[in-house]
Amino acid sequence: MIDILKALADESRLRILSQILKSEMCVCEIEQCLGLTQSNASRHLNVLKKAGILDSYKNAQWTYYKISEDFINENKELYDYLKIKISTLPCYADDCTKYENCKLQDLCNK
Amino acid sequence: MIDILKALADESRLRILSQILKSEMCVCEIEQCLGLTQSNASRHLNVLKKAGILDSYKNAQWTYYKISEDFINENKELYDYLKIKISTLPCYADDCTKYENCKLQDLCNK
DNA sequence: ATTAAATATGAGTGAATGCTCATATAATAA
DNA sequence: TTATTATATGAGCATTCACTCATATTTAAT
Repeated sequence: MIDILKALADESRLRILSQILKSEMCVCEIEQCLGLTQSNASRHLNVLKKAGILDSYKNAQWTYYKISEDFINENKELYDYLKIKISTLPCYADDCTKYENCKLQDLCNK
Repeated sequence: MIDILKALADESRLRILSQILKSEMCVCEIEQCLGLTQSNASRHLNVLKKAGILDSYKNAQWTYYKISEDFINENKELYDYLKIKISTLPCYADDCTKYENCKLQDLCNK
């Protein structure tokens, strides 16, 4: 519980979650979308993964991160809270716009 | 949202909440119950109050802290999550025992 | 094989944070 | 008034943490 809350108590990580809640994303999409450096994005994603909030899998050279199903099942109320409140983040609208551009550019040629 | 999560992302503050969820408490009860120093208890309570999670009122020389009704109403899912999960804290059982002793001693001669 | 792209990670830095000791403030009691 | 109790807060210290730069690792493409 404490690990989960510590992982969530950071603006960059909440911004990451706000976009990943919509669909899985790879590191380069997170970088582009949120304007984070590569290493910074990677580290934040790792914190969320270690806390059990995200899962990841590799496909070719890309690592895709997505919400952990176990996290959702074991923390339903918290997950609901995040879904409801995460759009109140100050930069949510901007991040969503950049997310759309990202998806249009098809960065990871999926 | 971020302020709330930052305030919750600390073991001492979660322990404080775990007891205050049962009933309002004054600072000296929190000290005794959780084995915190006076200044440390006071500071943690202030963090929770500033985040809007706790309310306080003074009565004589005592300051009583309790869960904010506004917090409950505006963060229902998170509040539910806390109520459900907070008993999983490692020291929850011990803290509850000390809480009972505290209430028996009637520290603040209410 | 060589090069390039995506990701992870070691090392270093500065800022934030939790803690303690000492002191200030506020209310009560003698 | 003076002393006592409860609480809040300034200052200082040690630790944690977010960030960056550089580099390692992995996979794919030429």
